[in-house]
Amino acid sequence: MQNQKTFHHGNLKHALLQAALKLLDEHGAAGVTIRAVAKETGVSHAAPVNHYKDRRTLLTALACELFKEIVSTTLTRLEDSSLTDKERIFSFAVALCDYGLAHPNRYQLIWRSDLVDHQDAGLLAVMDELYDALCAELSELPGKAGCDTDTLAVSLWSMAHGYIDMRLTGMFEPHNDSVTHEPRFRAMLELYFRSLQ
Amino acid sequence: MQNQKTFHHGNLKHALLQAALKLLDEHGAAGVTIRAVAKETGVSHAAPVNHYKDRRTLLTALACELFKEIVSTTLTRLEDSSLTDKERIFSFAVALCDYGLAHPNRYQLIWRSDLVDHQDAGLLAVMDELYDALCAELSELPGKAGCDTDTLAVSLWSMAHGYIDMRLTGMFEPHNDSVTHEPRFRAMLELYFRSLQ
DNA sequence: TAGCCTATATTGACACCGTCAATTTTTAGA
DNA sequence: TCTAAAAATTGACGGTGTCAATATAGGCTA
Repeated sequence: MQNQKTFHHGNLKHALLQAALKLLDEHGAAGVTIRAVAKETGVSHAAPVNHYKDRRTLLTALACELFKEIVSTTLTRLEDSSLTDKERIFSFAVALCDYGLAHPNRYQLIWRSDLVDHQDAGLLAVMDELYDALCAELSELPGKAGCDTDTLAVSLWSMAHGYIDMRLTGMFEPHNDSVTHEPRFRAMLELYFRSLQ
Repeated sequence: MQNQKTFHHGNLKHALLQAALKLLDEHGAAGVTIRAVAKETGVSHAAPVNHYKDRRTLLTALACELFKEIVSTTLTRLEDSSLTDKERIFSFAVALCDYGLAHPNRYQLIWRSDLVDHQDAGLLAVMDELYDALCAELSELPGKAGCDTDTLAVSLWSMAHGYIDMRLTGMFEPHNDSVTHEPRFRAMLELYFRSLQ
């Protein structure tokens, strides 16, 4: 059991992630520079290299933590046993949408393949966890429109991700903060579910 | 009528865009720097400022040209009068998917809101042109599942964009080059169309 | 307790980057 | 031909990631 304040700084590795998250929220992915993270943490500009060998590694670790948040809140919603089959399926898309609109910078970082290593084992494991959970829900549905489960899962996730991503660019509709009530997204989900009957 | 080789360089503005496109294809958006574009064009590092006031303006102009390509190829496909209603709708999604998988760097640049100004009038006009064409096709369908046209259009576009975007990260499936035949994407489109009946 | 070894942190350097100011060169038009 | 504007160059500034060299602190063994 190692103390909180061993070594020079303590556990700098975790402190760096915290600082990176703060900078991400405040200034977007472009603001999460090695040097800014180091300054925010109160350490010299080359200190982070001991814990994350380069910026890509740091941002990958951060993206992994962020996706864990998404998985966690999604699975928590599914613990409600009073949900209908339809609502259980919708939970995946709605949780993703809520998170994306509430934390645009976090959501966008996750999908920045130039900044994040999407072959990272840790990140793949977390993503698979959510994907597998979605497939498990879908496979229990009575009618599946003659589609395999993967097609249904990828369809739903694609629609949700595409909507969030394009909405964050401000392309389709002006970005407002009424995240809780999203009539268009609901209509899209209803349309999706309709095809399964 | 102004000559091709007026002024110092000729029409540097167009040459810069060409160089930017080459660098984009070869090295991704991160490789399209003002200085690299200038060097590729054979001018000094500060020459581009006379035609594009900063990097964002240059990349926005480039993104606009790229989206024009997408609109052009999509509308060309629609000129085939032998297409069924379903195939006409699919053309929008398939053209987008083909383009995205054939030119990952180009497609990804278009949606990089940190690099491209999505409020740019020129870019908005081109995007609206494609969106309006899609809505025109959708509004002629007999059954619309009780949805307004916008919901149908945003659903289809979201699904297509989300699929392309996530596929380019290599998240769902290994990225291969068999762009022409995409069975999963076809199945997703069939699922979408099924919900309209 | 003394000393060594490794993990950790600092400093400084390098080549890039975007952008600006000052300057020079070219061109258009009176 | 002359002048003013447009275009291009040069040089500088603060910022970036990353590396090498150096300094320091901690755990561990003797």
